[in-house]
Amino acid sequence: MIKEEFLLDNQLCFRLYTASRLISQAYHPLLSEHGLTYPQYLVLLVLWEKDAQPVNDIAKRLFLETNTVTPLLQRMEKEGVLTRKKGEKDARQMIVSLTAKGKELQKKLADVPFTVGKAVACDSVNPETAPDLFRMLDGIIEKLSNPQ
Amino acid sequence: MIKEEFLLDNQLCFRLYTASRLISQAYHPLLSEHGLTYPQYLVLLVLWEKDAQPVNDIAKRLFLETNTVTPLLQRMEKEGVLTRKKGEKDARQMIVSLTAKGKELQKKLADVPFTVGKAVACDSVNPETAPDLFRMLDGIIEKLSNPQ
DNA sequence: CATATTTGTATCGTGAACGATATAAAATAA
DNA sequence: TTATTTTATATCGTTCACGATACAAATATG
Repeated sequence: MIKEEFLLDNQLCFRLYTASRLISQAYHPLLSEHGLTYPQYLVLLVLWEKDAQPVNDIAKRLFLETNTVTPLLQRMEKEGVLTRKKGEKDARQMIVSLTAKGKELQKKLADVPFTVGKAVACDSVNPETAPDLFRMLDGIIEKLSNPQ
Repeated sequence: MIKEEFLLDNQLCFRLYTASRLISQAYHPLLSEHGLTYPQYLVLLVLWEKDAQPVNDIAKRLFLETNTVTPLLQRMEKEGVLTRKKGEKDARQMIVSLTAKGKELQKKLADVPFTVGKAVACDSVNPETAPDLFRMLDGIIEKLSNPQ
């Protein structure tokens, strides 16, 4: 008999992995309409909060490595959503800034959070239980992203 | 001022996406030691529960498309973990079966669930709260994977 | 001041994800 | 039976993730 802890239905990670993929899929039609992917949308969220950041800060905010973020930013630069310029104080840094097009996207995507929120809401996940879910996911992220 | 629903810290999806990636990273050293990736490990979980399944059943169980699973299975076949044979009843199907090596991996990976479980456990995620987390993630997965 | 180390970013290679499309076998219809 | 449709899988192209590595600019050390 298979051990209980090997049952797919007992795997936390599989649930996270699947839920994450399915929500990304829910974003897909809303974002691709504007030429964006989900990770690119995350970059926009970061830059809308604070424009003109070095690659490293964006990567850290998203818990990603720069070797993931750099090609992503290069594609977004080619699309005219942002610009990359060498830092003046520190020439090693690449400062990433929104273009007018990148700023306008915020208005065009205004209803995305609401639309996805509706698609996800269910009996077990609603405004009342969401804070618990957030707290648990934050606990996992903090535990795994910090050196123990 | 940026709208509240655009704040990265208010995004459920970003949390799921990050938590999923970080847990996969926690699996990485344990699995790569045996030449496996995390999605390949998921395939093994499926086959350990029930050997000799068609590609489609494996894909459905993992909520993936066959165009994702097929190359993954081909790599695993090349590694000698499983075999793929045309179905006898239905020649369209490819029946995927574990090799001796694939079956042995179950013993070699026996401590993986425990090790990862320890790495993830924290104040907000523990044996007491885990069922709630499971229920909420299952709710999201069911809502998004079913036609509404 | 010269050298060594660290830091910030980029390049390369591999393995997913996934939309679009192709192909062959099976099932159904005409 | 022939034609049409459906089903199961595979191929192709693009975009992530991410380990390994490279390289230049900045900083620290001698």
